Amino acid sequence: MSNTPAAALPDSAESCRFAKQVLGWFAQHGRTHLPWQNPRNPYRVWVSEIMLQQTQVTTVIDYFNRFMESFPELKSLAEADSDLVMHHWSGLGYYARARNLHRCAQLVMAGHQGKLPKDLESLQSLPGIGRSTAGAIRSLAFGHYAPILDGNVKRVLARHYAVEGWPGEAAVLKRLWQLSEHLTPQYQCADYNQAMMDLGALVCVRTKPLCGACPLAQSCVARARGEIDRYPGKKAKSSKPVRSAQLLVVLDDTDNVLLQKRPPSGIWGGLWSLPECPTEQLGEPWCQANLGLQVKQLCQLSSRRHTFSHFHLDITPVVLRLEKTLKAVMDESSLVWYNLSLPEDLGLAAPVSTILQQIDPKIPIVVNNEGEAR
DNA sequence: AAGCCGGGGAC
DNA sequence: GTCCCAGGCTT
Repeated sequence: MSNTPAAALPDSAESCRFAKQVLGWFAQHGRTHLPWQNPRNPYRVWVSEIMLQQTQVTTVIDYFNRFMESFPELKSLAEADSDLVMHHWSGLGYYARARNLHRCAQLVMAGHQGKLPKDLESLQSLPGIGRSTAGAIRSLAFGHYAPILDGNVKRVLARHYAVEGWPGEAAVLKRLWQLSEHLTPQYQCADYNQAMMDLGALVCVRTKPLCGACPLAQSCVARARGEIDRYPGKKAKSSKPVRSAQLLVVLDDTDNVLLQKRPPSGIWGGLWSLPECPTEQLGEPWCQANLGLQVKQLCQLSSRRHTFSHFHLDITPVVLRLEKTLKAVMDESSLVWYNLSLPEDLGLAAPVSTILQQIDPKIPIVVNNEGEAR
């Protein structure tokens, strides 16, 4: 049990230089004419922050302006009909944001005298406001110190300090918060936070960042290493290959299903499973050729994915009815008829148990034209 | 920790 | 098509 190595934080002189560079750049190139910046008040900052969650600035602007025309103050939003609020959100996506926004307005009217709270804890307890949005409201709307960590800040910090790993991973997120907390200045916090977001949105963009225009280029570790593309780290691809197979549920007329014993080693080694037919082949001829059974396909069940340590197996169960046994090919030692009404104690592969639970031989299976079960 | 929500833009 | 975006909530 070992903790992740304690990552060093920049010393105070370095942090100070960092903030100074960012603020200097902001004075020249920062965005100061966004709709929620003039006039700027807590209500407008809050609404903009919610709209900007997972949504780009250019998309938000028109929605924000229409929203403010209809709901110019927190009170008018709180008293609005929820259908009207949702109407103003239509097309923006993530509609829980709008429901939370409306509910939040009513909570603030009821519990905070109609004023958004300033402290992080109260802000975060409100619906739709998480740690980063709380920090943004506290800093941008009230001018107090609070770190933020949105997608822009994540990207800037991950590159500048070459933070390894995908930010969706808890340890990586923790490290990025730690850096943001440490680097955010006590004073001019609003400008600093806005500057970091502007940097991420305008300069330190996802692809082809404009390092020539970046105030932090001299100290950027990723750039020094020539590895900007590695940061922020991407979500680990499951990289597991996907295989597929049909598992055949061969029913006779007395509630029996044909099971086949797996080879002693390998996947499901030694367990009983269903006969496995390659997805490229049809179940009927496969049964005839490999099991010596003449069968008639009834239906397919919906496919499901079973994941092993090293690959995914997409399984399509196919249900068939036994019509005739042709004794020639059957290898009786590895086959057994398994009675669904009086099941024996056999070792079944887990997905096979699941499939068999979904088989009820007493209820005739309706088959549509596609051969899919209804 | 992982899945979900959602429409749009960049590539 | 894929990935990502001024994230937060639920399981």
